[in-house]
Amino acid sequence: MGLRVYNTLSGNKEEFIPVEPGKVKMYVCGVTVYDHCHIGHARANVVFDVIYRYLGHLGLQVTYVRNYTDIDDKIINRANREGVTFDVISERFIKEFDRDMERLGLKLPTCQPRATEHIPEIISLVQTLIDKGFAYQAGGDVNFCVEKFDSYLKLSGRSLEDMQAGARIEVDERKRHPMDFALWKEAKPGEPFWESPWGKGRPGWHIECSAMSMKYLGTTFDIHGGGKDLIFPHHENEIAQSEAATGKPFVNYWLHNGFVNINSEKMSKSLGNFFTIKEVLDKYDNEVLRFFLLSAHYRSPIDFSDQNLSEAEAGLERIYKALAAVEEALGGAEFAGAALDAATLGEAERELFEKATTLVTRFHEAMDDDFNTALAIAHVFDLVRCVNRVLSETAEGKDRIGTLCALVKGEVAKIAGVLGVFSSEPVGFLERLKSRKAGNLDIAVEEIELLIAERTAARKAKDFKRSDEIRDQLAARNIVLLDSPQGTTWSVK
RNA sequence: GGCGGCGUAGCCAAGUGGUAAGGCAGAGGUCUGCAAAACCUUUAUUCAGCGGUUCAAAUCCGCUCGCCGCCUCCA
Repeated sequence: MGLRVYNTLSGNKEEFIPVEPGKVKMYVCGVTVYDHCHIGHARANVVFDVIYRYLGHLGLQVTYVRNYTDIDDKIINRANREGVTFDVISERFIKEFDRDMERLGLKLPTCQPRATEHIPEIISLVQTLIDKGFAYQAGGDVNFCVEKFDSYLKLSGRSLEDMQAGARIEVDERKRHPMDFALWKEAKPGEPFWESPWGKGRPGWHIECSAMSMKYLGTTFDIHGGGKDLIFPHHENEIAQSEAATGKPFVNYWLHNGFVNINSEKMSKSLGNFFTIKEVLDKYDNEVLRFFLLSAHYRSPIDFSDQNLSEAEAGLERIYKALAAVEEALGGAEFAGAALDAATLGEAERELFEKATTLVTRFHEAMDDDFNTALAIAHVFDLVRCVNRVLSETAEGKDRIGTLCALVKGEVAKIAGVLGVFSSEPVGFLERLKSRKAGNLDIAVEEIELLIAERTAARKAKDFKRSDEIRDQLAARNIVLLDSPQGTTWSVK
C-alpha cells in the first residue's frame, strides 16, 4: 500500500499519484515578512518539512518551493511606523525567519522565491486574466471577477450566496461583485510601486503565489500546502486565478495543517495570545519544540502549554537516554554486520531484534497514512522500552548486545533523518538539556559539585545522615542525584 | 445565519467495521545504605449522551449536548 494523503479538495484520504512518476512538485505558502514568527508558523513549516523529507525518503525527487511575501500592506504599515522603506522591514524579517527555521532544523526548500522578484510574471498573469475576461480594471486596480469562474469556492465548499448571507461586506463601488478580489493594487502616494499597464501599483495578496508556483512547478503540480486558515480566501483565490488563466487544474493535492491553540483557542495576532518562536526557544530546546509539534497528527489542533511542552521534553529525554545507553553498550564499535542467530537470543533480546528490524516498516505504515508522525513516534517509544529492558537485564556488554545496539542505532537513524528529531549525539543532547535547565537554577554548578563530593565522602564513611541531608538540600533546589557504581551524577528536575 | 471540524483514562495522544497503541503523571515490585534512573506489574469492560444499521461499531447512520474553526488579515 502506497502513500495516502488527506486532500482538502475532496475531503478524503486519497492515494498519492504524482503528475510525473518519480517526481513531486510541492509549494507551501511561506510567511508575510512583517513581524517575528510565532509557533503557528513553526508548526506549519515543521510539518511540511517532514512531508518534504518523507517524500524524498521514499525515493521521489521533490521540488519544494516556499515563498516569501515581501510586499504587502502590513509591511508597508510597519515601514511607515518605523520611518524606513518597506524593504528594510522585509529584509529584516526574512533573516529572522531563516534563523528561526534553521533553529527548528528545517531543510532548505529547493527554491525560496520572493514576490518582488517576480513582478513581470505577476503582471503577465494579470494581463492574461484580463484578456480572457476573468479580470477587469477599476481605476488603477485590477480585480478578479469571481462570478466568471464557475468552480469558485470548490476548495472551501461554500457558495457565493452563503458567503453573503452572514458576511458584512464593505461596499467597494469599483467592484462588480462584493467578493471580487484584487490582483493588482494601485499605489497611493508615498507607497512603493512598480510600473504596470494599469499604472503604478503592486501585486494583490494572492497573485504572487499563482505566478511563482506555476513558474517553478508548472501549470499543474502535485502538492500545495499551508495552514488551515489559508483555505479561504487565499488558496481559493489562487485556484481561481491559476485555473482561469491556464484552463488546467492548478493543484492535485491540497494539504492543510491544523492550528496551534492556547487554552483550546486559536492563537493569533488579533487575539494577542501568541508566542514567538524565539520566546519559546528561550525556554525549551529547539528539538523539544520540534518533537512536540510532531507528537500530534498534523491536521489536529495542538494545544500549546507549559505542561505539554514539559511532557514533550520528558518524553524526548527518555528517548535520548536510551540512545545514550545504546551508544555506550556499543562501546564505539560500528555495526559489523554480524549475523544474529535469533535462536540464541533471549526473550527480551528477541523482542528487541524484532522491534528494531520492523521499525522502518512500521514507520512507513504510519507515514504512508497521511503522515501520522504521532504513531511513528509511538513506535520509537516501543523500541526504547525494549532497549532499556535488554540493557537492564544484561550485566555486561556481550557481543550480541553490541550487535543489537548497532542495529538499533542504524534503524533509528533512518527515521530520525525524516522526522528531524533523534539525530543529535545523545550524550550531547542530554548535556544540552541539563545545562539549559541548570541555567535556571539558583545555585552554581561548582557548588553542586562540592556538595556531591562532600556527600560521596560521607557515604564512604557510612554517614548516611549527612549524605541524605545533602541530597535533600539539593532536591529542594530541583537537583536530583543519581548514584551508580561509576559515581554520582546529577540532573535537574 | 451558512459551511466545516472535534469530543478516547488524571493529562497529552494514536486508532475510521473485528473487540482500546504510545507518552506523561500515579500505585505496587526489582535494584539501592536509603533514594533516583531503568526494568517488571498495574491504571478506560470502555471511546460525550441517546437511538439505529450489522454476526460484530470508538469506528457507519440519525438525533441531542458541549467545544472549536472558517465566512475579515492570519500558519
